[in-house]
Amino acid sequence: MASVADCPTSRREARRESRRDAILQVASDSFLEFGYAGTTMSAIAATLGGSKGTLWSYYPSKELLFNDVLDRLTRDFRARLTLILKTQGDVETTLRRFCAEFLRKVTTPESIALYRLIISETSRFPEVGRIFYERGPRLTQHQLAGYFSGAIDRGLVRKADPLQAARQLIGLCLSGSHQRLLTGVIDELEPGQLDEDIDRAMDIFMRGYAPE
Amino acid sequence: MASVADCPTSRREARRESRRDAILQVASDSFLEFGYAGTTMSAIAATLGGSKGTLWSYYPSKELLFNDVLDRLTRDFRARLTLILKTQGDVETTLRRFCAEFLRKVTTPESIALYRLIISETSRFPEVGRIFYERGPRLTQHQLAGYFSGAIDRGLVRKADPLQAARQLIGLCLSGSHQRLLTGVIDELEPGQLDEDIDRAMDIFMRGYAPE
DNA sequence: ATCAAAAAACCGTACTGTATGGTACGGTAA
DNA sequence: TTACCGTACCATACAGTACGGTTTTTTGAT
Repeated sequence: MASVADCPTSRREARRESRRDAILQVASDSFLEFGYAGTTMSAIAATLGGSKGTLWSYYPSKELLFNDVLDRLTRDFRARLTLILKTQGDVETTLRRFCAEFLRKVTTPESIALYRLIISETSRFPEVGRIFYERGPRLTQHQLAGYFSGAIDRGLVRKADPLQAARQLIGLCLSGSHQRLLTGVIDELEPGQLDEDIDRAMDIFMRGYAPE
Repeated sequence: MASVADCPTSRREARRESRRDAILQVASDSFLEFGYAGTTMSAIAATLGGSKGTLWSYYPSKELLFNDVLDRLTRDFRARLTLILKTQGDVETTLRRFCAEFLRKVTTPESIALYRLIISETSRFPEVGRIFYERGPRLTQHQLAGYFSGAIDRGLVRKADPLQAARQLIGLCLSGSHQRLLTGVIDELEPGQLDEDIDRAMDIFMRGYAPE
């Protein structure tokens, strides 16, 4: 039933789906680059090709388009962050690998732009930040906490609240380059910079959670 | 010489100074609440009283007003963050006190709004983020690093890069409530929440930097 | 010290030109 | 028939300008 409902049943519907997808893509790029206020429907239509009227036939308002864009962007973000925690190796190796993958993903220009957009629009669209948090930070915290909980059970790290420990490791990872990217202090990463960030985070984290 | 230049020499100048101050105050409130795009000069003039033309006589453009507002806001922020590191007590007590004061100051609604504004406007006004970083995060990092360096010299904590250690402690402090305020997940702090954040940060930090 | 005149600052209101979300419509394409 | 196109249009918003009249401050004369 569900698969039938999801299946486009005509050329027409397939076309509309494809067009909607293109709209969302162009709109995403614009919102990410210029923010909500700085994005105009005319510019979207111009980039997209076709007429403005068509764009309006897909989205009755700018706000609805923005909602759809954010929904999509945060879902994509979530998909990207759904790390497959590879648990081969000892705790330090596993956590280091996790941190590397996590940091690499949240420091891409797209991720920085998304985070900026979220923070910017939080007051105008109050649900935005919450949805993002559920699909971003909370997700990674819980993934990591799951692994960490197992490590506690096996006596590989000291007993602690796994979720708090996860938050701390993530917080440590974010306290270097990520913050400077977000505030525009640096525009891009130097080679090896993420590795330094991770080394530092891991150093204190492993000391702080060494088995007792 | 400098004090002479700063001293209003006439009723006229004093009046202009006072008027400029009022403009900056009203504009600050508006930019913080509505962002750059959401702030209109008409609204500023209406709140301020008097005529729009007068406002234009003080600032020839919205952008110049914004620059002045940001300059002022970041200076005020710096003044607030110029913590007097009270070094009585042991290292843990001192650091805890520092963290408490720091977190209290960066989680006020004004500070959150400022950070949001900075992040929002970084692409449109690229210097904004850098200036903020110099007057905010870097300042506190260096204050803390100075203290930490002394503690290293006295063998009270293990040898490490004091600036990196400072960044980490601050990063740990910011990984809880601050992030959730910034993203709008929570609108205000529960009683005791900051203390929890600090306890957690201090716990891992003191373990991680225990003397070897 | 006082006062009148001049200069500067300010007010309220109207206006300008541009921009933007959104609408309308005749003609064409699928 | 439906979807789309290109173009024109609408109403509103907003940074910024203009202008005649009023208020405040300064200046210069007495």
